[in-house]
Amino acid sequence: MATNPPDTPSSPNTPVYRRLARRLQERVDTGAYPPGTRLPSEPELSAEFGVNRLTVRQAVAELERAAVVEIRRGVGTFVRPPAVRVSIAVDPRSQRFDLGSVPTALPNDESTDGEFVVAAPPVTGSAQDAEAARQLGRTPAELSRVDSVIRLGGRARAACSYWVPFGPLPAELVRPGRPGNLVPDLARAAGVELEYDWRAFGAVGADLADAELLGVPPGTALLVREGVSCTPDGAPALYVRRRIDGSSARFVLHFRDR
Amino acid sequence: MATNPPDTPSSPNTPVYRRLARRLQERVDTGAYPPGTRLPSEPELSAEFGVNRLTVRQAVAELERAAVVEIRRGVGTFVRPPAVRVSIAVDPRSQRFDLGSVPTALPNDESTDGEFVVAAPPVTGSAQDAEAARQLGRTPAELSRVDSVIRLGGRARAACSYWVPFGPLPAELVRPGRPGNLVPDLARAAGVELEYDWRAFGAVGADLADAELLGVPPGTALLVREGVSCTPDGAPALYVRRRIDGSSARFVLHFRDR
DNA sequence: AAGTGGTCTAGACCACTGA
DNA sequence: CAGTGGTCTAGACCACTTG
Repeated sequence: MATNPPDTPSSPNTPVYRRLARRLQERVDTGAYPPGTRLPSEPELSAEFGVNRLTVRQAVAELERAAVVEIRRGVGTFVRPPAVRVSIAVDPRSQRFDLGSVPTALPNDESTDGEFVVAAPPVTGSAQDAEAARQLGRTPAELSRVDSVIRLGGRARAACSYWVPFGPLPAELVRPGRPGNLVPDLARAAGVELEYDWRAFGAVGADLADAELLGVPPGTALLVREGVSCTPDGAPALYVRRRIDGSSARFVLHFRDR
Repeated sequence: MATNPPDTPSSPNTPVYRRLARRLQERVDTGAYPPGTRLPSEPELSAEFGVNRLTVRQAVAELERAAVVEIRRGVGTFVRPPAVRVSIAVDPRSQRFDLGSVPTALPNDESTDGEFVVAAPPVTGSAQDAEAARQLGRTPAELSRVDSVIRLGGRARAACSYWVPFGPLPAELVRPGRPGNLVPDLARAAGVELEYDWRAFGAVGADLADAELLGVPPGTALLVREGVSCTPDGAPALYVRRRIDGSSARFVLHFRDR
């Protein structure tokens, strides 16, 4: 009876809030709190477990970040039903991302759907600007940048940043609020055709700016899709970095013929 | 001097901790706190900004979740240097993930590197088990499961779960701590050849179990790679779901010949 | 031993939601 | 309006790291 039995792989001094988080998750896992259920309120949990309300909040916050529960202010905390995520197919042979499934998979009744310019921030020496410059083989001073947001089903789903090795960009193209598809728009502005060079997938927590754009708490897991497009002769012409709400999208690659 | 200037796109009643987070991030962005710098201690920040230490902690916690700073207990809070991430190439034509770059990109001096069995949990009706059953076209009762962890450079980088439509699995294969490569091991146990059917990329916050396995705080952004492998005749034979520490890996797809 | 971040409490007030 | 979660304070003690 020393350190820890196999069923609780924790150090002996696991904080109270984490033990509590585990106990609550157990209730979710075992179905004691089925999906959609409202958890007891914070004062109720506080009383039930004999801990301060702040400790309860710490536990619940972890479960929220782990997407186990959803907190609705003024209403309550609810067990999340299984996530509905948009699948975006990627055909390795055609080298194209098929977004055909997106509009049908989400309620499309909003007239606010589409991609919209957010801003055309100056290209400084920030880490992201430096990365873009590195990927395009230029210096930050040679680049222009435009940011956008993609809305689907009435919600902001993705925050996008584009860097191109020329400038300045036409004022109308980067007018905040302008609807459009930035990749073809930028290709047209540059007078070139674009094809994929590479694309990469990663994951990051939402920074403060992205969190605000996407309407999620800072730190929310975002799927990052970044990459370079080039002209047919192979000159890098665009670096793009999309941050997509992880709970609402996934990218699928099919390897077999169908 | 009313609500908010365009440079601070916030509602008028932005909480103190978020304003503070923004001010601190500003100092990081402008280079006032360069990468590697130690931030002032919590009591110091508390005094400088005239807020309670808990409020400071809330601000710093957001910056940590957004991967802006790294907190080292007993030492201090440091500005994160640009992330070093392992790139894993994916060749759409060969249909294979090229992990050749991994061992060279990370310090490989640890003898603890590799994939290790963690457990062979029973397949219940949990959401993940149900998803696996759906993908394999079976019922949960027909499946076996084994979990593993992949260690690289002396750290756990990925948590993996495998579901196969047969069982029980050989005791030696699922012995906790056993080193090995689970995909070929499982193929051998099944007596079949495996090829990719599809793979998908997503992002989620680490749940409590994954957080413990990977040694990261719950809610940390994880890159999820999941998919089905099948036998040459197209029968689904394996569902795999890998959760990879988002800060340490990215998957790259190259679309041009090189 | 001194300084750092980590946890916990008690209590207060506020903002939001729904009936 | 009552109930929910959101923020903030003051103060205490603990665990960890470094010299």
